[in-house]
Amino acid sequence: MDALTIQEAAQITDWSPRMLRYIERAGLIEPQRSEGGYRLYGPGELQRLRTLRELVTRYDLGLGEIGFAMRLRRDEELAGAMDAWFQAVARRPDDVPPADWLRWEQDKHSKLLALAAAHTRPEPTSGLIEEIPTQ
Amino acid sequence: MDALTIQEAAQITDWSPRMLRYIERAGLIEPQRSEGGYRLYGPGELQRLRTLRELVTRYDLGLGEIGFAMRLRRDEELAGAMDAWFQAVARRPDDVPPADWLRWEQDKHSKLLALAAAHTRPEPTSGLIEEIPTQ
DNA sequence: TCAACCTTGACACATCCGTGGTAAGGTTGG
DNA sequence: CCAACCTTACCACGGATGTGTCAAGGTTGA
Repeated sequence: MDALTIQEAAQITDWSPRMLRYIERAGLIEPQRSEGGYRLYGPGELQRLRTLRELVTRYDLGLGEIGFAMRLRRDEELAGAMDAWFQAVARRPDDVPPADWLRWEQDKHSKLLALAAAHTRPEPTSGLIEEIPTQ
Repeated sequence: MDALTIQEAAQITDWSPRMLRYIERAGLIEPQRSEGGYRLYGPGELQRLRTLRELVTRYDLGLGEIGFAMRLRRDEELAGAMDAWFQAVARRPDDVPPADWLRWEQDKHSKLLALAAAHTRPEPTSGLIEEIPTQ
């Protein structure tokens, strides 16, 4: 065996065995298993565990947020949706005349919907974009 | 006034006034204010509120996660750190001979530390990378 | 002026998240 | 074979999230 058991891995990475299992359930680091089902941590896992601690403490992140970042990498559709959202949220260009704001926003929204719909069901931009009562 | 009050905005975006205030506190959508302090939602905000609902429901995200994505955009250092983490976590290339795994991982880790340290304090890759007891 | 609406702040509550235990039972290796 | 370690499955618990409601007081606009 060229790998450590959970307790040994925990000691040298400064996590608790409990947390190592939790981290695994969170999908962040999934070690190999022995025949009998024991978790086996190799050098790679150990390094990732240390790096994980760095991330969590230095940037005050939760495991959920790191998992979300991983999801953003793997799920292009999600990444595209976040892209659209971010552009819509980013500074509304002051050089766009007020009368055009709505169209601008709607374009962004349409892009998002199209992107998302393309990968789920062919829901063709339904009644989500109605008139906005300016009262 | 070419903008809606919180109650009107809530109705047409299908959020509750309570949640609109919550979303604002979360830093996701911050509407203008009237002289007297009333929140004023313009077309842009309304569109973003609808898009936000799309994101949250379609991808089952929390406001925190969306806020984290925004943070990832603005904070290059954080983005770099996540980059490094992700590469380290990504499938360990099987063509890298076992004996080199550790070095490979350490390189990634060093990059992360360098990147991060460069922007915080000049902590020169301290004793974080020690020998790994292979017991 | 005054009804209708807004603001902040606080209490409430169900549900996660991050952690630590403990129990019952299987695995390892000297 | 057997002590030492591991596994899964629970209970617990403080803190954060998401959401509602209520109170006390200010703003708006016809």
